[in-house]
Amino acid sequence: MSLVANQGLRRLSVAALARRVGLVPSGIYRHFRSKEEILTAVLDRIQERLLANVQAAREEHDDPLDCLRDVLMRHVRFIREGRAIPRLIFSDDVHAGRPDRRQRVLAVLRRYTDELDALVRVGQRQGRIRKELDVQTVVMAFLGMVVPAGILWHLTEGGFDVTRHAQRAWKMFCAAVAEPQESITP
Amino acid sequence: MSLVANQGLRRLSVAALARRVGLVPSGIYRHFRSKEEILTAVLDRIQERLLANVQAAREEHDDPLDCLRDVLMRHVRFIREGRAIPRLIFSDDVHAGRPDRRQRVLAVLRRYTDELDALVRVGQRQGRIRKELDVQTVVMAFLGMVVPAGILWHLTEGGFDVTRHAQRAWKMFCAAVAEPQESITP
DNA sequence: CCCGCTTGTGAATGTATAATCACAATAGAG
DNA sequence: CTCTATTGTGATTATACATTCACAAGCGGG
Repeated sequence: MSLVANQGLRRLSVAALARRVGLVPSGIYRHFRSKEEILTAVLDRIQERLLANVQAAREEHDDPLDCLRDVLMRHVRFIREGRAIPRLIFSDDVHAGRPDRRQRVLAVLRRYTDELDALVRVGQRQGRIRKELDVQTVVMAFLGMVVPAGILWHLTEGGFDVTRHAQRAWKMFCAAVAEPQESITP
Repeated sequence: MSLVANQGLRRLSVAALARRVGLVPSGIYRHFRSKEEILTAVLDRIQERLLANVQAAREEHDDPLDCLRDVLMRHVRFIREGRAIPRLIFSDDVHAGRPDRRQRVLAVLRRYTDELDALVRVGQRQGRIRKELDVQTVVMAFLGMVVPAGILWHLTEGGFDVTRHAQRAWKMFCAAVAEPQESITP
């Protein structure tokens, strides 16, 4: 039952969540033991989604760069549906006291970057991505295309065109990391 | 008196702030009318600091690229002292309801990017930065070097080496945006 | 030396919200 | 059709926090 209307990703507060699923606040506790549990469930869903993005992109593209680009675009789409991943990632609940929460967030992030990491490595092995680049840095640069854009998108309440930005940023990204190809098909 | 110990940037809550400045919670209200006012004051200080960074970098470097690099490094230093800009930027208080708060955050961000924007333009005019690149995208890429890194730094409680990352990211950034120089000094 | 202003204190109030509980509705198995 | 387990409800409690207020301490100027 963790799938109750994650549509849009709830803002904090049990009452708000309850309203969104057409329930009275106390009803929530029939499905989750505590707010903590809700939070972890949401984090799980975020992780699922991110990994599913990578998976899907992998299935559709052989070329690692194409694949990365697809992941980027999927991530952008994800940002645009779910209102508030950042809200969740930073907000009170997450960092309020206990480190286990932060730990969990970090774990999700790491899980995602590990996938990206793998993609980049493949790209390097296939000569599509410059071998002299530090993999971690490339992955961070990838996040750099999406995170600030997401924040801006959400600060402007959708006014910032994340999609267009992603397209432009991708070109710059390629300029920085793609290995110049000498021959079209050797 | 807005300067009372912004050292490290307070976590949310009047009580916490009071404790940090050696006061009893109610004492805070001798200096600020409300929590709102505290928030705005902090935002003001963040903005000041960011602009001061740009200013200082500008005074020390003629070359726009060197200047940008300096801004990057200063921003990194800023991240490392102040514990929680992100915490502030996203957290509850900011987005809780009223849009004026979000508006204010956005304004601070814009003010900063405007400065960066200007730097990039100068760089383009002087032939140091590729003219065909969209200025906005370059600025966002700049933020991309610092924002996710800051987040990671703060998720790992300082475990992530932001400085080293910034140095590596800068190289990639240059590879993407710097105009290849034909002659050392024409 | 005393008066008034600024700065600090402790107790008290109000509100938002997480969490609990006793009870009602409902549904599916027997 | 009835019984029991699941799911929903309203009232209630507990807690954390912002904010207020009446009062005390210190300090400068007349």
